[in-house]
Formats: sequence, C-alpha cells, structure tokens
Amino acid sequence: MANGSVRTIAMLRADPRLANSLADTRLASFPFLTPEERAAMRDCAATRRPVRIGMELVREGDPVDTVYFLEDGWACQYTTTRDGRRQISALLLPGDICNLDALLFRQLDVGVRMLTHGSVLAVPRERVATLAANYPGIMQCFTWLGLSENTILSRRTLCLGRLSARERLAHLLCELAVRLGHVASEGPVTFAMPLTQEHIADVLGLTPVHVNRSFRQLRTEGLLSSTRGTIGVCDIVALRRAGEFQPGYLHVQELRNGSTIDLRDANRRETLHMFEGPR
Amino acid sequence: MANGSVRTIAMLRADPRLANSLADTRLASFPFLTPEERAAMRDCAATRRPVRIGMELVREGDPVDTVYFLEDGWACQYTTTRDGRRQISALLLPGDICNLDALLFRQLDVGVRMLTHGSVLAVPRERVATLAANYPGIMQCFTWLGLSENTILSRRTLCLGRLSARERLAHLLCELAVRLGHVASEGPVTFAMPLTQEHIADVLGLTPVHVNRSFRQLRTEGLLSSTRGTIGVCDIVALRRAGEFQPGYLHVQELRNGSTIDLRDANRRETLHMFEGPR
DNA sequence: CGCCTATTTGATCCTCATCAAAGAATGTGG
DNA sequence: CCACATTCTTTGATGAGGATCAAATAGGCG
Repeated sequence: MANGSVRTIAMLRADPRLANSLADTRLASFPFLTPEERAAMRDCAATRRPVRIGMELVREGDPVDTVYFLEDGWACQYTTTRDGRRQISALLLPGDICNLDALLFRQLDVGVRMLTHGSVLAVPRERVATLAANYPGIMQCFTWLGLSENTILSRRTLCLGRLSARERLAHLLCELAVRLGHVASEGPVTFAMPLTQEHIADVLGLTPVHVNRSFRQLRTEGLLSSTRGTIGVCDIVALRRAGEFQPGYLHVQELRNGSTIDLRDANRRETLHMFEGPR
Repeated sequence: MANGSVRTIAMLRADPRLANSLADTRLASFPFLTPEERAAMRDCAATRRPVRIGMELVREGDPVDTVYFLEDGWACQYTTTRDGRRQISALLLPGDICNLDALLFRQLDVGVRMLTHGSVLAVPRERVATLAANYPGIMQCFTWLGLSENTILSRRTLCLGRLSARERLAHLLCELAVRLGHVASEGPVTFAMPLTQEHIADVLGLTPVHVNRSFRQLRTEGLLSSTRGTIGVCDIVALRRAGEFQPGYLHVQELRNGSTIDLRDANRRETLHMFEGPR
C-alpha cells in the first residue's frame, strides 16, 4: 500500500532527530548553483519533523513564520468556503516546498495539510530570508519555483474551467506521472498514488462519486488500470490526448538537461559588452 | 465607453515615441527599494509600444525573449484546448507585468493578448535579468509579484472548482474592484469594465449566456447595476459575501502601509546576532 | 473477526451548456 | 446626419454533464 511504502522510504533515511539539510530537496537540482551556495544550503539548520497523515502544517488564514520543505510523503495546499466546500489548489510531492509564500508574506490564505505520513524540514522564515539575501542563486531558485507553481496553476485553471471530468482526471494523472519522474516514457507506467478519490475530487473540482465514474470510464476505455493506491497507465499516448496534456508547462526538461536560465549569465554578458563597446 | 476612456488616459501621457520607464509600473510601489534601485529602474531602457485591442503580445507556446510591462489598457493570459475552448488564467491591469515567467523560462505555455487598446513597455529578457542580478531589491519585487500571482491563481482555483456561477461572478467583481484601487470602501463603488461578457465567461469557466444570466441575477438581487462598460456595486458587503470574497489574498494592504517583508532586513538582524552572540 | 474508511453502483435532480433569435450599442462610410 | 454592418447583450427552449442522495461492497487495520 502506498502509505506503507512512503513510510518505508522515510525510515531508510537518517535518524529523525537529526537536523537534516535542504540539499535533499528540489532546491539542489538547479544547475546554476555555485559550490558555496550548495554548501550554504547544506549548512542551513533545519528541524526535521515527522508528520502524520491529516496533520495541518499551516492552518488556513493563520500567520506563518516557518517555511516547510517536504521531505517525504504527499501534502496539499487547500482552501475552503464558509459552508465547507474544499478545493485543493496544489499537490505537494517529496522535494517540494510546502509554503514558499511564507518567505514574503506573513499570512497565507491557503492551508497546508499532509495527505500521507511523511516528514518535513522546518526552517524559520528569517533563516530562509537570510539565505535568499546572501546567495542570489538560491534566491533565483525560489523565484523559479514560484513561477513554476504559477504555470502549474494556470494549467489547472484550464482544467477546472474548460475540461470535462474525464479530461481533468486524465490530465491530473499525466501530470503526476511526470512530476513523479516517469518523464517521457512511452511504455506503460505504474506508480503509487496515495490520494483517495475524495482528494482527487477536491483537486479536480468534482464529487468523489463522479471521480469514481470517470475512473471507470478511463478503465473501460483501456487507458488505465487503477487499484486502490496504485495507478497503471496502459496507453500513455491516449491518456495524454484524453487530458489535453502537454508536459512543457512543468519545465522538468530544462532542469534535467541543465538549460535553465542563469540570471548571472546576463550580468556577465553585459560586463563583456562594456569592454567591447556597445553592440 | 470604457475603451475610449482607457485610450484617453494613454493619450494624456508622454510622447508614445519616447522610451519610457519601469518606474511607472507596480514595481515602483514596493517600499523597500533603495534610491539606487529606483534609479536603475528609471534608467532601464524600454521601448514603449502602443498596442491595439486583440493584439497578441505572446502567442501560446511560442518562445519569448521579451518581458512586457503593461502601461495602459487591460490584457489577459489565456490557454486554449485543441478544439478551441479558451480559458483566461489571469487578467492584467495597468501596471502589471504581462509575462514575468519570461524572466526565467524561454517558452511559455500561455498566450498574452490585449483586451483593450493600450500600451506596453517592452524590455528584452537580458536587460531585465541584468537588473534582477544587480539589484536584489528588484529581484525581490519579481519574486513578490510571482508569489502574488500565485495566491490569486490559487483563489481562482477555488472559484472554478467549487463556486457557483453567481458566486464566481461576484468574486471576480470584488477582486477587480480591489485591484483597481477601490480598496476597503464601504459605500457604493463604480468602475469602468472593458471586458465583454464573453471575456468574463472565459475567466470564470462559463458560457457567455450564463454569465449574462448571473449578471441579471445579481442585478435583480440589488447587489449590482451593470451597464455596458461600467459596473456599479450597490451593496459591496452583500457582494463580498455572495462571492466568498476576502481581500487578504491580494496583499494590497501590505503594499499600501509598507509592511512588506524586506529580505535584507533579515540579513541585517543576523549580522547583529553575530555581534551579540547567539540568542 | 469486526470496525472503519474507501470504492462502487443506482436513481433522481439541478445547474449550466447549447441552440436560436431578437434587441441594443457601437462604429463606418456615404 | 443617417443607413447599415458588426458586435455585444438579452431572453427563451431544450438537453446534458455532473451533483446529490442512498446503499451495497470491498479493503485495511486493530
């Protein structure tokens, strides 16, 4: 079962008491970081905290002064209406930052909640801010991650506003497959999915009942084989087409092949220009 | 009519041929910018370009190497499906940055299109990158703006996923009122609205017909008085409640009273700590 | 084994989409 | 200044996708 496997991974890691390092998060995957910046990330003190399923890292509307880096397990950002309707605005996977907004905003309108057991690295805002202020490369990572969340949200907007239930589900599963690392694989893909259909409903803006029916539809069409806790994608090409999915917006490709833009490059080139004269 | 008034404002400004400055955009509103940073923004060369209604600043999926700062008029970010359904993911008002993503991404999945006549300041990515690399305060503005777009998108996600048509419309109008500067006014508010009902439908994930019906509903309930090109909010409190609107997520308040976080502050305090000894 | 939670399926209802067409505003050219 | 085309708004009639209500089944866990 999914929760079990997630917890297992957590247990294979270092002693939970041990303060652990930001270098294990997605932050480390940016190609333009200097050795000093990587060292600063390693040396940045962070309290590793095991968190149980259902735990609220940030309560909706509460003031925040801690940035949480998700080490293991899944989490989500969500909002609720006064009468209790809930919408999940972002799914957070291992390595993601749970509430980057806390770097610049004292108060968030969204809550953050664990969807599985797992563990987070908690870092006071002050400390993250210092890191960002002293190391431009790290600051750029934060900006990059923020803009990247943006493109994901824009795309989700299209899903919620214009796609049918079947299309939304197909899209979500494609997105998760890519974000979990099954990138451009053409063959069948299988991955653990700790979300319940109710969670999925809260992501897709549907009812759990209708999510279930959409699953069945995709299954009978031969695109999927879903069992509790596991998704098997039988026909990934068809699933992509069904979900209007184009992986470009996730920007994983750039990170992999190291073609991300480095702002300092621009600066270096400008300096060159000064010596060479204008244009 | 709305378009006309927008154009009028544009004409009151300086010579359209003249290269204009970034200090006229929302960038200038950040309290923590140093005089040098403000000067750098003023000195940053930008070509001012009048743009006509319907013009595409960025075509969906095309590579981009220019950042557009919206000076006058309204624009939007949008996405379309293969079969032509369209979703507007962001409305851009005067002062907004149209495609901040272009700072760090070479290719965008969203298009940017003018919804009225207006004018933009076009700045090559390189030049914005240099600015960001040399002036940490400006870099922080970009990050702030990115994260701010994020919270707006998260909220839109709630609207699209969980609110009824009437609620969505009420929410959008409240958001626009605040973003246009009619902040906490309790009395009746009137503002120009150049969007057609079709545009609104593309924002809210509805059909134009249903947007029209939602308008009529709000009008007969006595919350609104809408005519072509103008919105009159009669009962702002009721409209807020109808749209589940809480203005906090827009973070305009912090900007106004200057309570935005300055990352350099954290750094200064840390330095103090070093002299005072730990804790 | 029994409790609890998650998935599955059925029946009915309602919100919103679709199709169609008439009216108001705006802009254009003569 | 008026006739006409165009675009936007408004209203009606009908249909479909998804919500809601209800209950049965299956799976995980103590």
